Amino acid sequence: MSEESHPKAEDCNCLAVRQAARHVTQFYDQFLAPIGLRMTQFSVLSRIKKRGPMTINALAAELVMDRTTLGRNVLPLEREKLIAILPGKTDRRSKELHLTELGRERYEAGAKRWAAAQRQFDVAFGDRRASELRAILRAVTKTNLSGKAAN
Amino acid sequence: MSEESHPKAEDCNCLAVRQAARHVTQFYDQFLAPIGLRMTQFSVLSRIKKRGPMTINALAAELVMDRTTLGRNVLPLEREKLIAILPGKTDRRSKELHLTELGRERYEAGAKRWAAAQRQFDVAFGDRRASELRAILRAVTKTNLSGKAAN
DNA sequence: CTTAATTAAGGGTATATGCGCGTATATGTG
DNA sequence: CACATATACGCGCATATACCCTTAATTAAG
Repeated sequence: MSEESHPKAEDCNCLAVRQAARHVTQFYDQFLAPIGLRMTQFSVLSRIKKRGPMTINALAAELVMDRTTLGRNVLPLEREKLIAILPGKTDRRSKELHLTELGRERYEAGAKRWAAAQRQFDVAFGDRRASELRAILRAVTKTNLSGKAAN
Repeated sequence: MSEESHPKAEDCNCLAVRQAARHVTQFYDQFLAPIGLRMTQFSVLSRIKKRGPMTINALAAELVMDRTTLGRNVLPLEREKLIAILPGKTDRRSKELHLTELGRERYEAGAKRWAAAQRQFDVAFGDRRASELRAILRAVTKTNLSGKAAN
């Protein structure tokens, strides 16, 4: 018997989640493409819509995204006037991301498309399994992998 | 009662899998960083190592990656002499990706790091749940979401 | 109040991602 | 064989991702 079973490449957690992410993102992006939004962009608009104006740092944390990544992802949205980036009221270092009226409209249009994609996914994958999927993915995202204590 | 429950943004399958992918990728990439490999690159080397020389198209399909994406991802690996890109023997349009000796060595080094990351993930998330996670993610990746018949 | 430590964000660099369009080669058909 | 079709791949474009280092502003220490 082997004293220790070598971990196998085909069991890579990271590869599995990345492949799934690519597969699912392409699907959702097809639905959003006609209105000129990507999934990432829709996520940003959706979050701001729901939670109100937020700073880069705060939004990045909620989206589980690097701060600098969000800073760049936000630029196309600002260019298209979907969001406004205003200086923070109390802290002049920070920037508040505001949803513009145009952004709200675009979000609403996107929400319809998103809902269609979501329905189709749930049908294809099964409602129950889709629900399981989201639960286990949320658990993954919440897991402190580094082992260090989270302050 | 509402005649139909609106799908909720926080239940987005796509966002969930993307966030998890970012979270997990950062973790694995930290392990691979010291030897100068990213997860994507390690996946490419690993696949070629396991399956032997492959064309861009074939490898892209296996990695659930767009053909053009892989075409670009392969360039840094070629630049560092980890893989060799040779013209296809029978079909001159295709290119065969070969693992070089240097690439094999780098892969072996990466495999050690990857195994450490994988172990730590499995411990933090739980072996059983990690196994479930991979199973459901594989199911997602395999699911034909478009509804069209797959030729 | 002055200085040190902390925090918010930008810029540089590099890779990752995929669509649309174009080119070269291969294959099927008459 | 000539021609239409299919396939393998590259390039341009735009966004996505995250590292490092830096700057500006806030907050804590003295």
